[in-house]
Amino acid sequence: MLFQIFQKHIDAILDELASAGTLPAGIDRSNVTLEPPRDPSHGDLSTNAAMVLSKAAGLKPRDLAEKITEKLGTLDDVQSVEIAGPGFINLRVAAPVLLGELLEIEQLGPEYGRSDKGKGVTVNIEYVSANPTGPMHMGHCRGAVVGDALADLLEAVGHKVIREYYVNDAGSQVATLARSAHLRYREALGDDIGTIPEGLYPGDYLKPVGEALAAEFGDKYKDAAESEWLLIFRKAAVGKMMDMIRSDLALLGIKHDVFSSEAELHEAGKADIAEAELRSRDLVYDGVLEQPKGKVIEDWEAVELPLFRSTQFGDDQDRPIKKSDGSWTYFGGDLAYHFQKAQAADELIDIWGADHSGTVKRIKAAVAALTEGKAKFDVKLVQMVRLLRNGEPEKMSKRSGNFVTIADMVEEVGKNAVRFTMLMRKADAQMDFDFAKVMEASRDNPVFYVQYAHARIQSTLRKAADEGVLPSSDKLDSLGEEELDLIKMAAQFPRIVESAAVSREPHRVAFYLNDLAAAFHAFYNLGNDRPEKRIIMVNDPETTSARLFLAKNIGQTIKNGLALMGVEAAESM
RNA sequence: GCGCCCGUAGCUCAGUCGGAUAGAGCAUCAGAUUCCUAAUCUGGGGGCCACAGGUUCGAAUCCUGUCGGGCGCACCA
Repeated sequence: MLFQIFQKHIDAILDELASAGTLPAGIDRSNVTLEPPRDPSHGDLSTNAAMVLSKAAGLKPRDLAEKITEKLGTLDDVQSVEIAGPGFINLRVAAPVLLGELLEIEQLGPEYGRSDKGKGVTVNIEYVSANPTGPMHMGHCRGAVVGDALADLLEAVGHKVIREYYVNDAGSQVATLARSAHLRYREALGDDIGTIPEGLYPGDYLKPVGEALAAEFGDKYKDAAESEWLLIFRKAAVGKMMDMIRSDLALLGIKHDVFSSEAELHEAGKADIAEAELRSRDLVYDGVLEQPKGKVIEDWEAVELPLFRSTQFGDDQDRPIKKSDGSWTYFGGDLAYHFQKAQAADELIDIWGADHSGTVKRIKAAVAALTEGKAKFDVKLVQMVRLLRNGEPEKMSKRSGNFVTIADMVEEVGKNAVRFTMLMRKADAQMDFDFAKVMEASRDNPVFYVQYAHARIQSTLRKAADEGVLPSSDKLDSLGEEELDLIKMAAQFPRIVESAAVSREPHRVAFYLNDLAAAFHAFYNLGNDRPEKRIIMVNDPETTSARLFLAKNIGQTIKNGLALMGVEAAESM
């Protein structure tokens, strides 16, 4: 790959300079970068090596640059090289290298852009983890898509990835779910349940759950005490909810490898083990929390609770791991859960909604404490999405009546548009999702614009095939400057994938695809004014076949990028 | 009161572990359609990168403070 090739050239030259004594041995090169300059007129690639290393070498940046440039200039892969500004080394890539890149895309096909850089490192990524109390709604959507795309990206760079969903089936919310299900169960058995009491879940989606329970248990628990049925109904209802959530996620093309149950975690005593471990290191103690400042809590009372010393890790308060009734807090379970995840992975990533930002410090502290700092752990916060329709806020759903479900969104705009749009913004910036805009077929809508580029390429290939010309690499020499520029653009793809994976920012792929699509559209339109630049030229099958070869592989690159986002490339529009 | 995220063109946003003259789309203005999908393309105008200090060869980017917006702040999940 283009960047690898030149990275090696630079490394080799720096080695030579080191052995010649120009550079000190064992010099730190970690700050040396090789990247395309922002301004293309500066060249194809630029390195800051001379500026970064000049101090250690005891040379002026430009003098060191001179020495590097001398050697670079002799390479066949380099067309030209020059020193600019304070000591940047700018170089232009020779055409054969670019054509080689094109052949590589052809050869690797769907594999182009993938690498094994992350080989040997297992990453556990937890995303969605919505409470199993109802259907997936828009609030879950962005985190689900970002998490899934990030998992794809990490796999693409060679990591072993475990996709995990934490099922919160132990708290009071699922007890409420069980009671709501019991109500629907009585309804299914013929009781008149009237209006759903305050505090229970009113959604119609619980009706089939009640019916299923009625079919399974008959009237056995109809008038029984809650203690008799609560756990049974809880488990059954959670199971049904998870089935529903899985099918909602499937609409977005999202799957998890592991579903971890909070209840099972506690049954297995994992939280007790974590507590004992932390107590032995004096990181959990029994203490009393102070009343929080700046907020008046009317029924506040001082209670002694087992507290985790998260203040030692930068949190502003120690955090209880058990409630006053002796049951575990969410944090208590979460702590044990992360400890469990860390057993099977080298790195952990959590995707959370921004409304959980206040709990990041304590869980990071807990993971650091439990793994003694060994597990890399990152929490990625995903900001709110505002749903709009033609600029007006949209809150109502046809399905549930009070919130827009993922099923609604997918039904209206389709999986591909939902996923692409959710990935068009940095995760930690708020975003608007306008149904009208997402469906719009215009330059303003990147979903469409990128798809259109791919479809246009396929259409061109079909048209050429009808006329008997197929893509071929036989006469790639006939490709001109504009074509080579397009290859340069495509050649950046592996780098983009890598940087998106390393920085955990899937949106970079989306922006890159938008740029690549723009470059292709521009190239395509060259033929309007300059007929000799059209892809299909009837009287010149050799150039045509070379350009088709180029177009085909630009299409392949777009397709690969879309695949990383979980979006299918359109064959025609 | 405290914590986290954000502040870049009229609008919506990019900006590569600190790099060269800060970019793109929309909007606006001027153009391209006997032609492979004009659902597209070409060009122009538009900026105190919220503000003030600091770090260094170099800052939209890192640090500190101020202002403005969002989210969250006892045993909830």
